[in-house]
Amino acid sequence: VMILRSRFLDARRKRRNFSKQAKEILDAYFYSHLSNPYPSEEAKEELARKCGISVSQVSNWFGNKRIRYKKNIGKAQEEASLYAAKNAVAVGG
Amino acid sequence: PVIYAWMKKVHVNSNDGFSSVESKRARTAYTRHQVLELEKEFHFNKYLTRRRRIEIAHTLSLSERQIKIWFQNRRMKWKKDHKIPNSKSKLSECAQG
DNA sequence: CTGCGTCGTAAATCATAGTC
DNA sequence: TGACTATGATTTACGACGCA
Repeated sequence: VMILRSRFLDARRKRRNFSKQAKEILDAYFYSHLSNPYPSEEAKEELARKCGISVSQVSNWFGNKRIRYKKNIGKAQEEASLYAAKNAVAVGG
Repeated sequence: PVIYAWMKKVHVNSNDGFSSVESKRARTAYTRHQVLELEKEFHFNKYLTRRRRIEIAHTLSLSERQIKIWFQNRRMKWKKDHKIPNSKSKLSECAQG
């Protein structure tokens, strides 16, 4: 109890999910670069601008996405990639 | 259903040494006390001398390597926390499209 | 060659948001 | 409302590469 620690200091308490549009942009990039989903610093800056989030948040998103994708190979991820890749072409193309 | 190289596991907790993965690296969560002491030291100075590092390692029952890496990570965090989020590109918002 | 520095990341975990 | 899941952020731990 006493050790309510500095938890209330953590910024993550105020976390908000990204907008649906931002997620679409990030997913589009991820699935269209599935062979190597590691955006350069420049690409991250552009994604950050388009999504209205910070470069750090873009890095966090890709880090989480890669790890969670790996943990889901053989499940819905592959299906999602096919679906999202088509959207990627339609949206970003 | 293609599996690219980046999708392969790099590290794993298992002791099983049959696969080509490294099979080491468990992320130990430092205790509240350890982190508190490390933070205090960091506040005092951002870089450690060899001597100080040894002292802290003994005091907190962590290896010198762990102390060294903790400070490296802490400095990176400090940088991140102290940079201005939107230093550039402010007026260019309307130039999108 | 040693050894610590930064940078980018993996993987686990935290803390909360969203869903049923 | 209370699990349970999704998701963004943070925390350990390295490898790669730079510099003295």
